[in-house]
Amino acid sequence: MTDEDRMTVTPPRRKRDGSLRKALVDAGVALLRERGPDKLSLRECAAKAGVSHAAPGYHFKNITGLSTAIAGRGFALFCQAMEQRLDASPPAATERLSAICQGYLDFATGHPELFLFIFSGQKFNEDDEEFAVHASRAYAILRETCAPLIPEGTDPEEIEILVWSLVHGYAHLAMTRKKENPGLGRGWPELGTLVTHLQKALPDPG
Amino acid sequence: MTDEDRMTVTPPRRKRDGSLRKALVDAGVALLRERGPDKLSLRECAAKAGVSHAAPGYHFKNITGLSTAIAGRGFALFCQAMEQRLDASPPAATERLSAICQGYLDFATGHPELFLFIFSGQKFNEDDEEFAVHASRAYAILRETCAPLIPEGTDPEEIEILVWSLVHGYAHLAMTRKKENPGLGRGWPELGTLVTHLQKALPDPG
DNA sequence: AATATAACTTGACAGTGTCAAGATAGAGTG
DNA sequence: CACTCTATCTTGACACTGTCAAGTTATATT
Repeated sequence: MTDEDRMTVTPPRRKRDGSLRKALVDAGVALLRERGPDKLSLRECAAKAGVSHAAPGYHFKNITGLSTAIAGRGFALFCQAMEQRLDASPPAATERLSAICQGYLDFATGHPELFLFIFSGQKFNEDDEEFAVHASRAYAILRETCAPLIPEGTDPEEIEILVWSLVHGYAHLAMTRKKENPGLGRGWPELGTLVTHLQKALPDPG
Repeated sequence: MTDEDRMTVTPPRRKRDGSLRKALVDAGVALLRERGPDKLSLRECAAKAGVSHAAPGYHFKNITGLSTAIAGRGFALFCQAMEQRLDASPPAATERLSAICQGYLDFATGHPELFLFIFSGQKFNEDDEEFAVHASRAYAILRETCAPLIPEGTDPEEIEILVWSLVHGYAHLAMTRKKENPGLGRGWPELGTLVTHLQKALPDPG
């Protein structure tokens, strides 16, 4: 075997430092971005990460395992987008409400495939720790931001779901139906306008 | 039950009457219902309809073609659900608004996979006539129902998207995230409660 | 230096969408 | 009635997919 053969037969090897798992999630996120939210493939992720087609099977039981890890990453970025807006927000409760709504939309427009992926309705391993931590943290951010705005005697969940439904619906429709309705995109309102309407129904009790 | 599989096959042997196209859409809807919104398969639809694996290729250029036809059926059922509630509604504008919201939710809960399928963000042939007719009719129903509630000097689209976002977000979150948050499902509010909040921001101008 | 184990690779299998080419039924034509 | 013609389907192939079993190798431990 010549040196040249050795080069082609034995390409530079990945270090066995446990970094493949992260590399596969990176590859998955990139793949979703390039090909769309329904085009995830174990074998393409493996190729992107420079390993054999069955390598992902060692780190993830099946494609649901990889999907869950990718979705976990998605929820982490999701939280990050909301927190970034919160950090830049004035302290008033209504301002902070606007901030997380804008952060929600930032994530949806900044990572459209990831957004559609995590809200696709496909099954994830909801008890996966990484996933559960970030997914519940997203809801906790919503909950804490809404807390000062809950009217006396009202179930907090009522307001939380009201807010969440409005911003989620806006973002999700913008991603799935907005550009398809030709006569629609023109007058499509800003999210801030809708949040203002919402705040009319939510007088700041503080 | 082998007869259940045969329900989509009208007579034991298919006549060349052009009924296969419809039978394939029926099979696709049933398949989504059985296996989930991301489990559509041309070959399984063919098998369910009792034809060879490549038969769908004659009626639909590719799987996007079949998906579009199925989504068209979905939007038709969607309109039907809203119209059914409208027909049973008192004539007051706010009542009619509640009615289409309930119809929206009826469709989502009655056909969860179809609902997730048409709002999955996957590409359809938006210029397909069947599809376009029903999809735009759905928006027309929303628009007409909102019309009497548009405040003086407000862009109608602002209210339309406000309403649509709220009800869509509520239905979509209920389908994708509600049952996953264990501490959440307990206090999950009724849609009517949220619509009531919305109406506080939308005084009937009539 | 020997071994044990974690982290992969290789190979196989059944499933998928899509295309090309062949078959056939049933309508239309003489 | 026989003949042809065409829409409709079937058969077969190909490259791709996820998953599993079995083999290989690199590194840590002894």
